[in-house]
Amino acid sequence: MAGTPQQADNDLTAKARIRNAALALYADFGEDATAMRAIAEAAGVTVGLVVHHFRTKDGLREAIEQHILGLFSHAIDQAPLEGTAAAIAAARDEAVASMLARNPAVIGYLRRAVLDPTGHRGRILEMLTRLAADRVKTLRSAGVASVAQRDTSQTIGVMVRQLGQLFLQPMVDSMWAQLAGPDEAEHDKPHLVVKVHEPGAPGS
Amino acid sequence: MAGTPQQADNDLTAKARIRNAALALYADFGEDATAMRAIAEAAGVTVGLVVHHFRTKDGLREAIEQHILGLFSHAIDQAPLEGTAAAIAAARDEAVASMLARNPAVIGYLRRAVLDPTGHRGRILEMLTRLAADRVKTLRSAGVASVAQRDTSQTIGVMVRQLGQLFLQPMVDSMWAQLAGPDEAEHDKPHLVVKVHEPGAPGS
DNA sequence: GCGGCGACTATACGATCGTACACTAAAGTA
DNA sequence: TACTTTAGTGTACGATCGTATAGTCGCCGC
Repeated sequence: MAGTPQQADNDLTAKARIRNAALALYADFGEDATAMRAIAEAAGVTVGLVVHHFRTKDGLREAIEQHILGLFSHAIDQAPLEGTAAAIAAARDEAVASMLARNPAVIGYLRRAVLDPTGHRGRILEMLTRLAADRVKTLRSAGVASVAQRDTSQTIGVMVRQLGQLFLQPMVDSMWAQLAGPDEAEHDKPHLVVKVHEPGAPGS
Repeated sequence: MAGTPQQADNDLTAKARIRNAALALYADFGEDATAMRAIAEAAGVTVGLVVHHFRTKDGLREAIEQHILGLFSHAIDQAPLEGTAAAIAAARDEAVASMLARNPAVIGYLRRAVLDPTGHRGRILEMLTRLAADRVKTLRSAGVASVAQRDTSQTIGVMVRQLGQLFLQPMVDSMWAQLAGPDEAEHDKPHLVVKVHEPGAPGS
């Protein structure tokens, strides 16, 4: 009765429902274009309850970003710490990718947060960068991470690899939808490659 | 007297000044967060004149996107049609890159427009894709473009190569600013690589 | 059993938004 | 000269926004 796997989050607390509804709306339409009344309606509550739980709209965003940070942190920490350095890194990448696939709204939210360089509001990228840098440092001092490049480059590489392609994918998708004829299928779509390399390195 | 190269656009018509001011503000803060009164103030006019020239806020965005399309079209068409297919493609890439460097607000505007998949409003990406596809087709039928890949992939490749890196760069920049110590300089910053390749091709 | 407290609703306020409109000044045109 | 058009100003209206606040209901500890 409680908990068919595909049901909505009817069994969550109202506070969590509000947070999730806001995250989904922010991902789809952006924070500016989302009214608190729309969030309340999507969560099945009234505006008053939103401000009761989160005080202000800024407080709501803060809660959302803490929630996202927790999702990343939890996903990383549950990946097994076994095998070679490359295997550990791959397991973490996959754990994060799986979490993002289960929470597509997080991708949309982060895309908007990251592409907005006027970031006096929202420090989610800063927090995620700190998280990634911390885990890289820990792995390195435990001797289970490659030290072929600087740790700063390694951190940026992890972030770009995990997020960069997801951010650019909608651009490729809409271009493909516009250009591809009916005879060309989804699996013919070109693949995006996003990565970083050290300055002065060979290659274009 | 009229036209020291670095001066602001004081000699432009009020309509052009409004359009440029709106483009700059949209690039920095987004359309939703930019009030028409702020645009008018930045252009040195009143709100009434903005609506007089552009009717509505939608009309203003339409004028901006037409302007951007003209910038791209003009930049491509002034690149010389000489040398090998690769040389022509390189000349066009450079002409577009130069135009974007002279108009940084265009990059910011396009970043927001393109990474925002809820695109019932704004068809600038669609228009730019059509422009790119048209030029690819023309070059191919003139026999001065590579035919090693499908034209759709080639078109997407051009767009991603010219825009993808510019869109993701702010993410790398802010991470670098957070991670790099005072001893690490700008030229040590890792390089972004964004490209596409055909599905099923070798490589990771 | 009762007082307090958290969850929650309903309503109202002030600010700001996009837009409409009436008006003036200057310039073109017959 | 007289008429029309165009650039530009100033103000006001209705809608919507975030937020504040008073009040209701139910639960829990003593």
